[in-house]
Amino acid sequence: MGLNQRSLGILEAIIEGHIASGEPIGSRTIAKQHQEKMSPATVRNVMADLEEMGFIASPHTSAGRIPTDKGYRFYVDTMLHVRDLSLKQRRNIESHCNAVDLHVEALLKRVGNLLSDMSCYTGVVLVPRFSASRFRHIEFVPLSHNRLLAIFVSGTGAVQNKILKVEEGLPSADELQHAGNYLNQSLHGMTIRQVRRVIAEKMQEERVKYDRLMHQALTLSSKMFDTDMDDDIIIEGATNMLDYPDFADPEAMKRLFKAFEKKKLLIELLDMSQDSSEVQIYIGGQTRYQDFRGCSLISARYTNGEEALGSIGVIGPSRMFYSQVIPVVDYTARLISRMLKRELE
Amino acid sequence: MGLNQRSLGILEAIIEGHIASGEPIGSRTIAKQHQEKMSPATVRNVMADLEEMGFIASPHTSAGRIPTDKGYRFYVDTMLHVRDLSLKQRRNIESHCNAVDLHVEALLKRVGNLLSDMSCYTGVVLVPRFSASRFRHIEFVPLSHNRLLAIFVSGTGAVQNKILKVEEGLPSADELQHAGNYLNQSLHGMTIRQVRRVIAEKMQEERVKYDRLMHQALTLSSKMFDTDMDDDIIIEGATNMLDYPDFADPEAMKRLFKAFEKKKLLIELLDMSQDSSEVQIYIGGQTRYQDFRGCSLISARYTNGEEALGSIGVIGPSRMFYSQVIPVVDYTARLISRMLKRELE
DNA sequence: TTTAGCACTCAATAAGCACGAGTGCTAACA
DNA sequence: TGTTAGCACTCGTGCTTATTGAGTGCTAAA
Repeated sequence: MGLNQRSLGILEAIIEGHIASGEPIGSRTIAKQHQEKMSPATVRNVMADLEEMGFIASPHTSAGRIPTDKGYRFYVDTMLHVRDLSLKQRRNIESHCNAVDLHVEALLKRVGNLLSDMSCYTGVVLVPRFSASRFRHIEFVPLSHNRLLAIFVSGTGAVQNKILKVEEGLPSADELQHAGNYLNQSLHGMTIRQVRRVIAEKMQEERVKYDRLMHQALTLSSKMFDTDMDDDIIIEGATNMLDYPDFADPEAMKRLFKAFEKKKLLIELLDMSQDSSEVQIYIGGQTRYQDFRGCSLISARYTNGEEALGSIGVIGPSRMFYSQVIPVVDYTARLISRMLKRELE
Repeated sequence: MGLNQRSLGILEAIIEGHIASGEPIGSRTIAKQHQEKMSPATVRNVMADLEEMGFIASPHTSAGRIPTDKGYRFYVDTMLHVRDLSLKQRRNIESHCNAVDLHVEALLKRVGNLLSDMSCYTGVVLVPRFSASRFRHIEFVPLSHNRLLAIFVSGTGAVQNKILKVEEGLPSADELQHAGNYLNQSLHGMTIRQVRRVIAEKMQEERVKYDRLMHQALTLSSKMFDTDMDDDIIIEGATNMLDYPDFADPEAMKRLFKAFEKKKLLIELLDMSQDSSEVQIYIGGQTRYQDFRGCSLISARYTNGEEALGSIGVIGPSRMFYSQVIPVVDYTARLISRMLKRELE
């Protein structure tokens, strides 16, 4: 029992019908669409096969069929034809991203908004990982008698800061200046991972132990970089989800929003999607992502031209307009990758 | 028809009963509570009066009474006895706030979390306004051929950064260093409002026009400070609201979450509550806050010892445990005020 | 292999009914 | 004059019972 042309057509009709209406699709509806080439009974036979193969299911005996996760998966993998973006859509994306006086974080937040607005679903963005970012600049600002503020600027222009406690008396402004200069020169361009290693190595060197300035600089910077900042994501337009009947059930809604609030699962998913240069689609609550059952994520990574920095995506109900959302995510990811490349020389 | 002791008692019983159960309260329930001192009929008479005065209402003829916004207002203003915090609760608050190696933003985020966890409602925090913050430190980091990153550290240790475009060729690293030093010395301790004025004045001075360094420094800093950063709030534990039957209705829920997402109204409310040194309570969707109907906000400002910096609060359903939440908000606001005072010398 | 026909299922809707919680009103009572 | 008992009335809730109709599976004929 293979999938011939006709059963494919019927499967497609069921899925697209259900995406458009949100209702189960019956055999009559499909037969009508097919211009009297088939009777409802024929369609029913095919449907029975499709159900047996696990692509569709019926919520109850006397209802039509709805796609299963497997059905969506198959649809997305093999029969989806992605539309091109209209000129207007491309312009829209570009104009939103092209505010050049934004730092990366602000840009990404705007991208989240853009994705949410254009898709009418929820936009998500994984910001660049701290540990993968590159050292550009560090600066120490005294705060009080035993605390100072370390400000770190990454290669992407993202600013991270952390308060450091110093036990042995605060260095003078001048010493801090020098410590900063020293670090800025010797660590420039390294990833944080490398920075950590270099610092550890240098601290072992004999001469450092007797050079007060270097010792101070290294101690401070090791404090700055010793822990990873939490990975963070931006979630925009979560309330868009409330407009879809799929989440009319308060329980489903609650589950979804709690999952948004937890962030962890979403970070994992977005993190995974950095591995491929293609748009990735995660459907339903497969395996450990039960909290997202009923939802799909369309995501794509963004880069600085070479390495993956993070990823962006859209979360919507599983019956989402894949063909329209995919190109938006794709185009946006490529656009900001290009922008970041240019921006970071 | 005044409010004698008895009608006060009944009003209180209705409100507290409804807060505890979420259900309308009938005359029988109240009569029983009062140990046979009153018959249901008597209670009904009093209730009729209270209804006429607008303190309570009945959802429909054959249901009990529920408090109106006016009823809650009256309850909160005149008959609420706030409980003291237990030692354990105080310890809990302190231990959450006393992570000394946090900068103010991280502290405030944690406070939002704390408020949400302790109250089981939603915690909100208005972060210190940019324009009211004090100048502590500025720093310029070159990004590309025509853009540099300005990093500003406020008196509270909050870090703001902004990308500046420079048309006439990027200053050298040395020049940027000097410009920073000059600004750090001459602007230290001023509020941003003052800074703006001083910059404008200095730019007029004759000698500045010919001193390239000063001119550069002033131009850059004026770009940095020309626009206000958006006021921002932190909202934590919004999904806690989903656990209350008050928001079981999807429409009510949707309204509330959209209001959270908009932020604007909430910022306004929290901003207002900075004016008083007391805990403020806003009930229901009075006047223009229709989106928050059914909710109340308990808020208190925090200071650095002298000036108000922002405010913190808890949003819950109008039938919220005021007597338990008020002291939490109050104590937390005072605690972080003390901490910030100490921290900022 | 396709299709027409038919019996069957089941969600959704509406209608009817009993129940009970709660009310307002009146009249009796202290 | 304030309080209470009694009673009729209202209305939401929950239950049962039809009714409807969309959709199915199966069978037999084309």
